[in-house]
Amino acid sequence: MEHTYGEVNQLGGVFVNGRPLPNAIRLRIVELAQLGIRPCDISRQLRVSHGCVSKILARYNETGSILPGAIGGSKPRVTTPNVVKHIRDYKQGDPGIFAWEIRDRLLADGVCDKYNVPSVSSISRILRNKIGSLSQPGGPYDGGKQPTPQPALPYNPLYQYPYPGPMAPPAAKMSAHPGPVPAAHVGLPRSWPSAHSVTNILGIRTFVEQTGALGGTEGSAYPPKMEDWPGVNRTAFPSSQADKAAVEGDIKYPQPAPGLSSVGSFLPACAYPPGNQHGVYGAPGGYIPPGHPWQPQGHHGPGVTVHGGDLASAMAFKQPGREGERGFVAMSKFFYRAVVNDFSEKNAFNLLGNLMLDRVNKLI
DNA sequence: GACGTGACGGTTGAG
DNA sequence: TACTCAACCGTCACG
Repeated sequence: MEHTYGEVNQLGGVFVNGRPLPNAIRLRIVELAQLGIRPCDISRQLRVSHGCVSKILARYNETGSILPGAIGGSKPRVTTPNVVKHIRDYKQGDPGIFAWEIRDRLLADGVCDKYNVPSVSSISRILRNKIGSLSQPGGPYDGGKQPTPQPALPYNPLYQYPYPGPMAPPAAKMSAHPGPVPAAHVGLPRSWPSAHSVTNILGIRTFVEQTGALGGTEGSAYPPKMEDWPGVNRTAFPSSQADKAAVEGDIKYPQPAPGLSSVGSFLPACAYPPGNQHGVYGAPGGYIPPGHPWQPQGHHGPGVTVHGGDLASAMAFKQPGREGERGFVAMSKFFYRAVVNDFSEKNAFNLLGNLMLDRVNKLI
C-alpha cells in the first residue's frame, strides 16, 4: 500500500507509522549527536521522538550503521539441501554420530560457518525427519526402497547466506564474518560497518567498491535507476534488504527541506532540484508541507548542474596513479548518477558528494 | 528535564 | 492469490 499521508507526532514532526525515518533524518541524528548535541535537543530540533533518537543512536553505536533493519521477510534457511546432504553423509558414515558432532563437522568442513550452521536441535530434527528414514524403511524420501533423493526445496541459492552479500564491504567479502553482527540478528544490517554508516560514508571508498563502481565503465556498470540495480531486488540480492528498506523509506518519505540540516548544507545548492525541496520534518524553520508531503517522490530527471564526468576527469587528470584515484573516478560517476537520478539515498550522496568535492579541491 | 525501555499499532515480505 | 508469521518501524508513556 502506497503511503501518501503521514501522521504528526507530539513534537509536530511527521512520520509514517510502521516505516523507517528517511536516511537523511537518521544521518542528521547521528551527525548532531557526534557534534555533541544532546539527544533531547536532537529530538526537539528534528521533531523526532526521543525514543526514536535514542534507538537510532544506540543502533549506530552498536553497529556503525544508520540504516534501519530489514523489514519483513523470513530468515534464510540454514538447512539447505547441501547441508542436509552433508548431514546425511555424516550420518551414513557414522550412524552413531551425535548432532553436535555433525554440527562441528559442518563447521570444520566448511559446509557452514558459525553464522549459518544449523542448531543442534535443527540437526536432530533433520536426522529424525529426513535422514532417520535412511535406516527406517518407509521414510519420507525413499519409501525404504530408494536412496534418499534431494527434496525439491524452493531454495534459492542466492539466498543461501545473508552475508556477505554483494553490498557487503570488501572485508566482509574476504571473510564469511563481516564483523560484530550477532549471528542470529538478521534484522541488523548485513554488512558491518555498514556501507551507509557515517564512518563509511566519510571513508568513501567502501561504498564505491560495494557498488561495483570501481570496475564500472561509463553507462554500463549499473542501470541509471536504482530500482534497476540488481541489488535492490531482495530475491536476487537478499543481503541488501536493509538497504532496500531504507530506500523505500526514502521513497515514501519526501526528503527534508535543504535548510533543515547540515545534510543539506553539505550539498551545493545546485544539487537540489527545486521540485525536490519538500519540507517535511520540523526543524527550526518548522514544518512546511510541500503540497502533499507524503506523495511518493518519484524520480526527477536531469536538472542538476553537477557533472560527474567533469569531476571524474578532473580527478583522474590531476592525480594519475594516486592511490584511490580509481575509486574517486568511479565514485564521481556513481555520485553523478545518484544525483541525476535522484534516487532515495540522495542525501547520503549529498554528503558524499561534498566530501568528494572537498577531496578534489585538496587534490587540485 | 533527560533518558532508557517496553507496549502498541502499524508495515513489510518470504513462505 | 490470500494468508500467516516474524521481522522491522516510530510513537508514546512510564519510571
